[in-house]
Amino acid sequence: MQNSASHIKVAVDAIVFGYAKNDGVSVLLIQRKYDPFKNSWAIPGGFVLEDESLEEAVRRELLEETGIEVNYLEQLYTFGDPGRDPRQRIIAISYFGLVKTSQYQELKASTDAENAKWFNIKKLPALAFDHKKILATAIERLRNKVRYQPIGFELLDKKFPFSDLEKLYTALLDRELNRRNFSKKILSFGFLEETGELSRPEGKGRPGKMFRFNAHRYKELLKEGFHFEI
Amino acid sequence: MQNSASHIKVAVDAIVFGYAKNDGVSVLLIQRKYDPFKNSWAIPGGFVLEDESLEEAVRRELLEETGIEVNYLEQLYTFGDPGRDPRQRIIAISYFGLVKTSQYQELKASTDAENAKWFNIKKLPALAFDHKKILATAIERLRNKVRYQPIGFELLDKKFPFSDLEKLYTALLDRELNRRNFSKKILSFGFLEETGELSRPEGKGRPGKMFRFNAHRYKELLKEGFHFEI
DNA sequence: TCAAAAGTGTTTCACTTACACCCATGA
DNA sequence: TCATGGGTGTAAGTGAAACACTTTTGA
Repeated sequence: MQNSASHIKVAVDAIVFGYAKNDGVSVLLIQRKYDPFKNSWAIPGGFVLEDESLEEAVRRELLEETGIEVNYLEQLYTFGDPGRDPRQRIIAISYFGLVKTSQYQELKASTDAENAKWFNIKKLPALAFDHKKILATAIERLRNKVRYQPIGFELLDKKFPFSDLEKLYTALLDRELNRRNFSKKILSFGFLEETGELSRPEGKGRPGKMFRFNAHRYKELLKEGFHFEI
Repeated sequence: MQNSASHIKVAVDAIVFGYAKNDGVSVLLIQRKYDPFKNSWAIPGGFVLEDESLEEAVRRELLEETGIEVNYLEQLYTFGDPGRDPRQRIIAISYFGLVKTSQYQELKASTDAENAKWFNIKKLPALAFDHKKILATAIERLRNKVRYQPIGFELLDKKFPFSDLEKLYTALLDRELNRRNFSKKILSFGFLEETGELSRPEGKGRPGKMFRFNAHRYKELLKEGFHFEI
């Protein structure tokens, strides 16, 4: 390890997913104000400051650029090929975040976020830099991870009717699920609890029981060697 | 994204695993020649040059410091907390590599590698910086990944007796496997082919058939929706 | 001929899948 | 009372796990 000077710069990016029953799975993008790629849509992010951790940098940039505070955040991948930014060498450490439905709704109201917008992951605009590739990596991670870790709950409100969970998984996995088998499986795990409330039906139909994810119980199950898989 | 000057530096690290029937699973470490942590053992790595990709940087550093060329390489995780290096802020993009048994044997002969050594992952020395944490992350990744991707073959020679594979998995998963069920399962996948040769028995015992991993066949199976899992 | 390792089939059990009818509510 | 979505049990099929004896070789 020699101590050479370097002009490589370090940035973080955040691919944040949200979910709404009617909009499906969406990702949070911002519209660039300056060149290069002026007016293009891009993944929110920015340079890391000297004395903050990578995760702090992500949360700070997200708040500044979109007004959003994520509920779940994990590192995704580091993109660092020369030439990914036409101006200079930039290493982008990308993170993967999830927000709850209620936060998702609030974006429209936020003043910081005039140039931030949710895009359904099936209807994406052209993206700046190599952000298309980064986003594809994030979507792949989301689709894989949701199958063996209960991160789906991070996209729903604290209390939700079972049908929301089913719709979310149908959207994420992009295939129909058998309602009976799906609920049998999820409920057999034992980390969902009924709140005792019923959902107010929107329009017609029988109201469903409301559920809550018990993270504490889930951790206990993990210790006992339990393995979650859809 | 503002264009602020930064003194954060960018390095890559490589956690390289090797396997030998009698030594078990080992990791490649180097002994530091200078302070800080002079004489401590550390994960090989170094700074990224302006015009090379991250992966090129990893391969270059590995070759310079240990003389090893890896057979399999994937990005692991990026460590970037302030304070992980006492001198300055360094972002370390760590990679995860595997070498074949034959390469593993050659380390002793390499002249570049006077201060490089294999350590059994159950008998690790104290490590410099936050390398203990990095190595723990790598071992966890290895243990998880070997269960759902056929990376085990990257640690064996091109041709190997079935018992080598079984011993490798026993070492990696750290539990006894049922020989009949294990071979039934692996062979049923259809990506192993017999070479027609027999292993020369070392000492006593019946010689075993030699096998080869057919990567092409494996890719075909993936396209057909096949899912590998131990 | 003995010790050591390789090779092989069948039964049992658990889990996954498929499938259809009744219930509660708003309009 | 009808349309809509919620809630539930059982049988069949499939894949995993358990299990012991025979074969080939070197000493």
